[in-house]
Amino acid sequence: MNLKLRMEYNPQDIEKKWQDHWKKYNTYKVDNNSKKPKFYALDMFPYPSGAGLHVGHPLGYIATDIMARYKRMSGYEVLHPMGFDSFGLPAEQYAIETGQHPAITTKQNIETFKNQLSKIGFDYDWDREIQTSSPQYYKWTQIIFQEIFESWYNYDTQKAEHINTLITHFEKNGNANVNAECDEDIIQFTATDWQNYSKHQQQEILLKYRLTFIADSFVNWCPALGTVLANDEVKDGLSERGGHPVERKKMRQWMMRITAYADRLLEGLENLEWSDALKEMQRNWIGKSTGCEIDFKVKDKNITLTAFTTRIDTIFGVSYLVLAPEHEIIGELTTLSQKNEVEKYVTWAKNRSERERQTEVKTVSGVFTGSYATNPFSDEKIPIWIADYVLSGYGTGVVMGVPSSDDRDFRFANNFNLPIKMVIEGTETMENPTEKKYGKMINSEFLNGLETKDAIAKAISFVKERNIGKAKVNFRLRDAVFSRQRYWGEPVPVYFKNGIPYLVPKENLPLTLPEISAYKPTEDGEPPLARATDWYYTDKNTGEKYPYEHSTMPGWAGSSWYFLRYMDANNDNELVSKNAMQYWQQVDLYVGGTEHAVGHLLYSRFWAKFLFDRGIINFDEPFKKLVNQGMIQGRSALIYRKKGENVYVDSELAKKYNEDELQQLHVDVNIVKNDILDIEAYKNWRNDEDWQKEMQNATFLTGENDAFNCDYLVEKMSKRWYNVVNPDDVIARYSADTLRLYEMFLGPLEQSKPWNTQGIDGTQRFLRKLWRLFYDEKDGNFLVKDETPTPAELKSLHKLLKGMHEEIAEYSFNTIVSKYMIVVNELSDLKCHKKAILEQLLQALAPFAPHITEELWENLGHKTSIHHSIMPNFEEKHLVESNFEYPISVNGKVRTQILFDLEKPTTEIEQEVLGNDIIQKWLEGKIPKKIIVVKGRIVNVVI
RNA sequence: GCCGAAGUGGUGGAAUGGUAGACACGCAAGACUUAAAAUCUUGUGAGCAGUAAUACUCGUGCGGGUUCAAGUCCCGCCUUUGGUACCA
Repeated sequence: MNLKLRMEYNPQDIEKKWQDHWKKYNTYKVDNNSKKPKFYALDMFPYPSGAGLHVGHPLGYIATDIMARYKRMSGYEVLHPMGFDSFGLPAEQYAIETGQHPAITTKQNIETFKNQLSKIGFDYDWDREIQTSSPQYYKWTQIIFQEIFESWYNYDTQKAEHINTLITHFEKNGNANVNAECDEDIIQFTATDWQNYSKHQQQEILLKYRLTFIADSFVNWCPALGTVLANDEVKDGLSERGGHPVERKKMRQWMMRITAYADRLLEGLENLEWSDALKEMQRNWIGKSTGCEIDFKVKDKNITLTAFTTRIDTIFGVSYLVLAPEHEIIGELTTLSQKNEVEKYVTWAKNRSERERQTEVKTVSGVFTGSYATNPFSDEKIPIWIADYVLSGYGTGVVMGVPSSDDRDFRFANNFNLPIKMVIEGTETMENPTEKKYGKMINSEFLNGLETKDAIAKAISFVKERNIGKAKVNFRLRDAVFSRQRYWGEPVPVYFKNGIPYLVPKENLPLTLPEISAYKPTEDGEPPLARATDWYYTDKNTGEKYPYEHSTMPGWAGSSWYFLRYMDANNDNELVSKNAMQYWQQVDLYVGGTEHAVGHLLYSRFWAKFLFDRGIINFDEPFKKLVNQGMIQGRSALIYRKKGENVYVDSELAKKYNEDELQQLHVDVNIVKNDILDIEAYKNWRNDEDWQKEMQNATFLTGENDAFNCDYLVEKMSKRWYNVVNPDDVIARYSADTLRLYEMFLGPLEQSKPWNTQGIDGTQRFLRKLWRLFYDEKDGNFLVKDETPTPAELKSLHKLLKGMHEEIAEYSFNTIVSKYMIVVNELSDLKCHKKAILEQLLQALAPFAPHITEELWENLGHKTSIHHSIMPNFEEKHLVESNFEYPISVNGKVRTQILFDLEKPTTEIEQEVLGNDIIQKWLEGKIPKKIIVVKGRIVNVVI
């Protein structure tokens, strides 16, 4: 029996054995006091959804696991942790529907996830697990919030400082000369003013400077659901759930002044090893634009409208002004005759989502206010319009319309018959002048003849001279809304006294979520936490009770700093100890999807910079190197059934039917193999009686070879399409090592691809073939011998080692897997069972297939884990080639091959090539124009 | 709409500007077997000619361009896909 076990590759036993062993002996324990160089590999932690882990999740985890193991074998102390982003909407939604506390659902889901993860053979040190929804963790999220509350951004020092430095400044000098990121509506005050203000007034003022503050901002309010919705929960102005109307409503929200960091977030990108694509996305998101603010006086009214433009050079081409529908001044601008129309338009436009307003460029909409403004350059009278393509959140909410050089302005002017004035030379005759946006100025008085750049400079100095505006840098980036009208998030550790927020004392933290009767908002639209009874902050001295903040923190709060907590996950005194932080520093490798490109990755950078400013950490970028893994999509299986009949039709046969004769149905991908349906499994797909009865008389019209073929469709992996593949099933059927190899073999890590179990047999076969290099499967004999390897065997091994080291540095895991396959194929052909070769092969493979290699390593007689052995390097001497078979091409088309010594001089190669029969034939007696010889590559004869 | 990415055989994919299709799946034929599984061997982009070895033509989403040479570089499109600020 024992013999039989050893005879063939038996992954189920081996994998269980080693997973238990590693756990028992703490093989992957991480040491914060190590003397080794460190390597920190991190995955974007998962949201533990109720659906459990699907095969898409582990893709990135396997990649980091491979890197972690590779680095450990290369002499590094490796931190490779895992945890859960466990606050979130799905658990809350489930709680609303069922009344079950989201903590319960979350706990269950985390258990499922951990159970699934543990079977894949990751080297996590589970002692460092974190959960963002646990009070031990969110205590520190709350403390970071408090630090942000206690800070202001000083542009003079270019960093966040404690609010006390600002108070000192106010006490000495008032707020003159304070160069801070703050609210717009600041009034000037002196030191004496400050001292005379009441405590309340002082707090009010400070709130305008704090890095987190309270402001009104627009949200998608759904009165019927009594809740705020995300943009993607809104479809065509209606809620996705229930289809109720949604309106844009201003709500008091906590905000964070991320815009203070806009420049640093932009500059910081330079030194990061992130893909250019990702950096570009962040740059565009931050959207720095250098331009000019310019004042337009409204005719016959004491109103000035300030517009922001990056193209002040086109000022003479302005034919109208446009305001965002949210602009507060609209009421004053609207003339009596336009009042009805304006109000109608504003109500309509305000309730459109930003997405809609920007997407529908073809349908131009807007309304005339009845008022006019004066162009400060030309004194021309121009109409003032309102249009929803102007967003209130960007710039000043006022745009100067230049139809001749802006596409949206052009469409707008055309639609409303507004004049179009050409200001760039060459556009006069063009049907669409916006196709030429830069060039020499015309029709622009003193700007005439200047190139765009110079015209901008001259116009700006004119603006300054006349005091009608100023040069201005604008960012597309907006301050981040930090409130959520939800239950399942971190409570904001703040209470209110006379409408002013005060911090809950540190010793009272964590401020935990109170129990409430139902998890939805109150009838009058207050967040769920307003339902909590007797949830107040009690002043220790006076015994007075003050209400807590009722909104909770957003999903990004907990995930913006979690990488720090892993360094010192169980520290009750600090969010991370100095020692741990100084050892681990930045994350060396961060792997996750592009869907986080601008959300999570920008917020984490923001918080890291803040924590750096305040001296809590000593680096200001969290993730040094980042790799984006592609999405794993589902590959749904489709079958056809005749409409109204209990007859199923093979996909090939289905082509002969009319489309409306057949019904297309999704079928569970787990009962389909290589696009062929397992009919028996289908009959037992569902347990209920109706199904069983129906299946008794079901007919299956099969195709070739009596097989029932299915069609397929690539779409999101989701329960409802029956295309979810669970890693547990794959492991049970094949093995964890097979799954790991296959996920890597599927294609480049960065690329999105559909999951298709077709092909997984190949990686399983590879592992069995590897096993057969060690064991004779027929008689169970151990084949490994202590013999001296031949040059061919050494070459095969070192080709692999070279490729593996090179490609792992490029994260090209898929090509490494093929290199393993090639070496095992070659060694099998060579009948190589030599210890010196196989031992190193195992080490090279260990990061990818940790179980089988550990087992065979032990069988080779090793007493310590292969994962703590030293990774072998390659030696060039085994790889040297003396000659090369050159492809010989004529005019770029390969016609023959000739073997040449690599040292052979070019002239001799040329002669021999020209003498070759096949080349002679192609020359047809002509003399070649030239011959190109690229050493070790190719020869090209040009006729 | 805007920003980002991708498009190569029946399938997943490989290819420092230098022999397109490595490696693997699938399929076909054969070997072993009473049989099946497993394993092994051979073939497999399309077209065309040939009994055959082989030769030639076409071929990396579409249309242009640069180059001795383009899947790769440049210009213009098309399709799919991620993000678009309260999904995570």
